[in-house]
Amino acid sequence: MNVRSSLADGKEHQDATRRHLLEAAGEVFSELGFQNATVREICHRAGANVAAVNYHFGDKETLYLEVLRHAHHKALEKYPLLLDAQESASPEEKLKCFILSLLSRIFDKGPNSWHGRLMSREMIEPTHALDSLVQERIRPMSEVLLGIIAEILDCPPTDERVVASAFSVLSQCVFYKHCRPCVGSLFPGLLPENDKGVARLAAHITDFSLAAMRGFSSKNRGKKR
Amino acid sequence: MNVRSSLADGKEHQDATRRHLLEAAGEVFSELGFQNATVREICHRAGANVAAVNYHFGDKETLYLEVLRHAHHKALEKYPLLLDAQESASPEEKLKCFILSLLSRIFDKGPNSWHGRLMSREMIEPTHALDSLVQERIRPMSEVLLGIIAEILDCPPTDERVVASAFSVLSQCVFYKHCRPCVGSLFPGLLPENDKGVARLAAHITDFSLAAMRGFSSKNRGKKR
DNA sequence: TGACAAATAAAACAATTGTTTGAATTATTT
DNA sequence: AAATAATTCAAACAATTGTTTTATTTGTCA
Repeated sequence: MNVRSSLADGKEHQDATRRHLLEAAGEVFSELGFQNATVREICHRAGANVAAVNYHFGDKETLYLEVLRHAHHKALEKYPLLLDAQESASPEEKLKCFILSLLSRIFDKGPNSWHGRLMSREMIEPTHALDSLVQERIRPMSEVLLGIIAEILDCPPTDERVVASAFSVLSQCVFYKHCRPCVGSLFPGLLPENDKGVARLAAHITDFSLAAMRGFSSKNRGKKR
Repeated sequence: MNVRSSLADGKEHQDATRRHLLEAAGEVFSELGFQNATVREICHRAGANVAAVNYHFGDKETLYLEVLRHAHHKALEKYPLLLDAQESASPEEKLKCFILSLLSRIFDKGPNSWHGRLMSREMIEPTHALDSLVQERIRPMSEVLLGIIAEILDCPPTDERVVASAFSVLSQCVFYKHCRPCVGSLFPGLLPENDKGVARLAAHITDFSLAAMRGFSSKNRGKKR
């Protein structure tokens, strides 16, 4: 143990198998889940020996935690929380950017698309790692969303209706990911296949949610609650 | 094999272990999923021997399919597809009934609450049984919802905006089920704990969605699209 | 270069899993 | 009641899994 303490942190070309293991494990875990993924398959894809996981990470579970942290880190640097919303933009515009950014992350193809799949899986079938995922990644994201919606509804961010509306927005976004096979079997046309489809879906969710909240806030103004 | 051919179909007290196995398997499968559930745990809960599953069902997988059919059958007879909305009610009232009924099913406690959990799991991580689940159970339900929303939006049920809005409603309903650990970790107060909580959640989703669609249809009338 | 640590590899270990076997028990039929 | 079929049971089997062990290779530093 304490294997890597003497190695400097800057050497990029080192720890090759460790990085290969992280990548391969990310793929396999996101495809099959923690239990169904086998150490042997991970090591095979990484081109490493079966004992590599235990040597570099101790055991399968800490490898999984390490993979989650790795994915979290890379996802954060690739997708900032507010994609390109100007600070000066209207809250409606910010909401639009937020939704498009979230959907883009969720439906990202490409070599690192397993990040989103892994997190979705963790949300649905949580392991011990869920807490840190929520605290480090999901809570900051929801804070941003709560702020936007509080602006739109003109309420404090802790107002129950703000929280409920935030979840209504989030739920629409993650639905197509979590229930992809189901939606695809019902209405294949609705599943976004490319950037254009993602943009169309984002537009609908934005329109739907903004219309809903406009109804709320007008009711607020009317009845003065 | 062909074990039960000579037994008459009416004897209720017979096949006790077979029924116990179905019940126990339903619980365990819904709690742990197909892979993580072990035949030994199922047999233990059913008070049967380890060999009972293979004797009565052949193997673990056909037991799972049998459990899904069993759950589907019991769910259908407990929750008719057309809920308790009067035919004369307004579409808004029907939508309210639909949402409340769906949430009640989803958050059903009680001895058979594993039906809902099993189906949620099947939607998220589908096996070969997903297709029949969609065709026999989910599609009819969505047809009802599409009809209600088409009335509200005053569009044909095939209109793309009707379909998208239906999914927006559905997504809000299933979100709290699929992401229960996540929501509970973020805002514990939002998870409905009893019938009152379910009713409150249903009221929010109904208000939110109706406000959204009112915005849609007023836009329709205004711009005549 | 030689000594020492780090990393890899092959093999085996221990535990768990679904499944099968064959005997014992229970129920049904003649 | 005897015979036969259906069911239950304890035990074992075969395959898979995460992990460990031991030996070998590779890299680093004196």
